[in-house]
Amino acid sequence: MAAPKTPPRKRLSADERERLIARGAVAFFCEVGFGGNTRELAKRLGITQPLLYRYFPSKEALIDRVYQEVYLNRWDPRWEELLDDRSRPARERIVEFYREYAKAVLSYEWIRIFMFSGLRGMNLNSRYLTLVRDRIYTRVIREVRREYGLPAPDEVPIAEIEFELVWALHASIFYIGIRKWIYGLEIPEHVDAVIEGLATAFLDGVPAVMARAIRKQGTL
Amino acid sequence: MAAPKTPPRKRLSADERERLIARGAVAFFCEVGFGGNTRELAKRLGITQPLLYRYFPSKEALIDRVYQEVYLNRWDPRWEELLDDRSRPARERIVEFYREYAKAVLSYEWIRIFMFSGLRGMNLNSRYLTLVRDRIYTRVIREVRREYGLPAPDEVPIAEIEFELVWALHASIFYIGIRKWIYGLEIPEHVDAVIEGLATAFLDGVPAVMARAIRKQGTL
DNA sequence: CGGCCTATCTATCGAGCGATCACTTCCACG
DNA sequence: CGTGGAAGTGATCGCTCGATAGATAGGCCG
Repeated sequence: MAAPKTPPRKRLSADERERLIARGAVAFFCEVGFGGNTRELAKRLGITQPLLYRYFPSKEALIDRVYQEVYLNRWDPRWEELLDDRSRPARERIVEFYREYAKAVLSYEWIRIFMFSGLRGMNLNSRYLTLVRDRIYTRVIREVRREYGLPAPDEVPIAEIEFELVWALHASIFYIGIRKWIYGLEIPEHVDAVIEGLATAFLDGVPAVMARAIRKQGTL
Repeated sequence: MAAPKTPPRKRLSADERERLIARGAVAFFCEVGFGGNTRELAKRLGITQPLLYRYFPSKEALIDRVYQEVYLNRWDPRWEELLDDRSRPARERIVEFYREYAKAVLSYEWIRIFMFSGLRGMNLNSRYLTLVRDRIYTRVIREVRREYGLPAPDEVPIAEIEFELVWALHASIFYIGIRKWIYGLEIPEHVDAVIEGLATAFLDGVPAVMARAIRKQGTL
């Protein structure tokens, strides 16, 4: 049959081409890791390898751009508002937050880039997770305490174990993504239902442990 | 001062040298990933790079050996016995099991090799985790059900959400290792206490969700 | 002490990869 | 219509890395 037709050389505007390369680089490095080579990336983009260097001065710069693409705009400021909205029951807010959070975080790109950047020794991960801890965990703990009639964090500071309990819920959700996108395992079809179950079990199981920690801290 | 004295060339028996290389390779590839190069590995071992090839036919063979070293003997058959021992309260057994499991699993080598092998697309991870699921999760679920007066798995099969709840506990523990050895975050000093808190919250929070799932399954 | 086996080393090959440069092709604009 | 500048390419450099081959030297045995 006919030879596989070579797509005619296409001229794009600089902006357009740069965006295409950036998007392609995200997909490519997510899949193969940052050890992936630029020739292969160029092939997938249907361009030649030197063209990459017209838009990015080095492979490292391209990788930085990948981080930007993936990390930026991942954070949704409404999460904090959602958790703060005391017109709704705490349980409902927390379950909904984790459903939303899972939606943002359980993606091939995010999970893999996050792991790759961690293994590479980037501090992006710790910076991001510090944000999560300060903005989310503290709120979850505050609202759970309030819901169960425990003292507010400004009366009794948050104990280490309380953070650990919230870390655990976070981990449970993130690990669903690891199972799927890193280990290649099957995961349940209805992730939302699972998240609801996890959050429910969390809210049922955590208060007793929290109360104990607070009592201990109070008597110190 | 004196030049750093080059240690005299040392002749070891083949067995001894092979073990040294294998051990060094584990430490090296754990740290830098499997993209690490053989010259650097040789330097750390205090030998020349070609010597590696006298003991391993290729880098790939060396990597296979690393997997063997790390995966073999990681599984402790007493875990199953421990979970089965009904002379002790279920709660106690489960807490102790997870303490033991954490001890085996929360190591720099294990955590990192596990992630690296997952990202490389090995199926070692899924094979290992299938083992965990079949040998551990089923037992934990069985004992929790028994403790809370729920039907045994041979009466009502284990629901997906029940596995998910145990996955969550597993994830909570494993993620402590990820935080420490991959993200480089600080973790609590007394991991045992945290594990106990997690297991307690699990045992307090899970039964209600499990009971609901079983009821639903029964009425289907 | 001398000879031999083999553990170890020095030197090097060849492929792959990041990066560069000069050349070609397209298209907007006068 | 044709030209200048920017988009895109082919060729290639220099380095790194896995792997090989031949030279060297440590130490056990007679």
